[in-house]
Amino acid sequence: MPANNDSAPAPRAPRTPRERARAQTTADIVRLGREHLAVHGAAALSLRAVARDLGVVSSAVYRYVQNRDELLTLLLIDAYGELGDEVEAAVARVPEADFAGRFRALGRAVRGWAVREPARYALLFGSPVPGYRAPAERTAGPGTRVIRSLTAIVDAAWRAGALRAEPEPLAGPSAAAVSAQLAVDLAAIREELGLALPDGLLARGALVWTSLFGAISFEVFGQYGEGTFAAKDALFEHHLQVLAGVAGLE
Amino acid sequence: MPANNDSAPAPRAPRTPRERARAQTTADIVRLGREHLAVHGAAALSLRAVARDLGVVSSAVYRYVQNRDELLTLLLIDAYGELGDEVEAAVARVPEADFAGRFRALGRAVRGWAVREPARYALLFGSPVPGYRAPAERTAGPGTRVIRSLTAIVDAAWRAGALRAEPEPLAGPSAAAVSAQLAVDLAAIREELGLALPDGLLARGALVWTSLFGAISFEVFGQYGEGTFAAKDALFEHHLQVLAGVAGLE
DNA sequence: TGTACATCAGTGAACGCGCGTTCACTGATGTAC
DNA sequence: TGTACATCAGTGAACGCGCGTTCACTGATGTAC
Repeated sequence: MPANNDSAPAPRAPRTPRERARAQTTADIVRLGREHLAVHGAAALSLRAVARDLGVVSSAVYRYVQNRDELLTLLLIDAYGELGDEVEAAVARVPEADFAGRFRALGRAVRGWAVREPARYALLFGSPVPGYRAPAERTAGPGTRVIRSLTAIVDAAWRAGALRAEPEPLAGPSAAAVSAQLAVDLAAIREELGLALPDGLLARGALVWTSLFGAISFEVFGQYGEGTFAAKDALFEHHLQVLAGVAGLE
Repeated sequence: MPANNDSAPAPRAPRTPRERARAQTTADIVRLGREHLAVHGAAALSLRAVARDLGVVSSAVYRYVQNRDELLTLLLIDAYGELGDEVEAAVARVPEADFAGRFRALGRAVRGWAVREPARYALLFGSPVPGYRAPAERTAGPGTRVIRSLTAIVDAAWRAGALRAEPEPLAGPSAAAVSAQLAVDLAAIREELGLALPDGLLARGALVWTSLFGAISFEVFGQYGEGTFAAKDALFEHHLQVLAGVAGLE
């Protein structure tokens, strides 16, 4: 499990009353932005509205936030942080050697958060906000916690010899082969995350990752038809079960 | 393959010059809306901007479109229609009995369209537009063409006996079971789409469906890290291959 | 074929609204000596 | 402990912008007789 994102400078504990007030107000701005997000969506997020809710004149917010884009960045980091915390906590609650259990806990944690916080989920995993580009140097750390957590589980299972042998589960005439180009990307990822997983399983891990979010997005964004699936929990549990198999976990 | 959506009343071929002009202008409005969408996103779609591009005073658009929401609906239907056309055409180009080939053709067609039309893809499969609700009676038809196409392929494979026996490919101690509640939903779907697929395979079909869109959304919305995957085509082909296996196709 | 009337497309002004951002300012809080 | 100065939070006015929607209107196109 990766330690907390280390690229963002940790804000020192505030000393003076003025510093404490400033930290409080900044936190309030983020909180109000969050609420505004939930009601009106990211594209309509407005500094003026936040100022109004804060009970302050609109220009005052600029003491705390450079501009609208920076507020979006703060909200992004805030959301990634909360999601990461919940996911890591849920995973840690399952015994280390129960790899499939850990995977399912991860999936349920993501889904739980997404359903509770649809607007923030949409900010992270929905359509990009037009005209806004997240600064990679600030969001890359918090934004990769879930995938790090996921690959850590599968990698641990692999190292423990608890993973189905690579091409086995879906072998056949067209068993998915990893092309040479793809292998280059996978090698870089393996390097960066310090993994031992072979190509095929790593590629499958990527698929499981996107599939998990695909299933959650369909639910949160209402892409299943109107009343098509009433048993959303059961459907998701089924998906988790199958996805665990795709990842090679029992 | 479903015939063209039959819920929307087919507009008769325009007779008089006035009628032809009206059809032309309406088409222009949709086209301009599409372009506006691509640049500024759905939330910022504006009738005034469309009117400007059309070279007409803003109130004139109201002759053609009730309000902003109706323009969104037209764009939604337009996009679903084009996607549906391309997917169905791509599938039809592969021999009927090559089920896995048809599935891959479907996946490639969706991805191809999504990459070419990211804004319209986002309108259909991204975060919901705040404050807008699509009228089900107009969008349900065109909006289900891809999933109908997908299930038709898998169902045909099943009927032809070309599908791996149900729980086989990923059998094991925790082979994904379909709960009783989920079975109710699946029965309704089977009924509505006229399928023969058993529960397990139908549930897997739903997972494959959401997974396909999950992979595409990650790519189109830039959710993979900055330069994480350079070999996007190869990655997608790999995913398709694995997903075909998950669906039970060879 | 010609005339009288009805329909329709598009105009231009207006309503009331919200937005991001800048700027010179007041007054309170903190710091150095 | 007291004073002089620097820092900071918040004000209020302003700039220039865009939006959706309504309304009374003009003039062109179509239709009935």
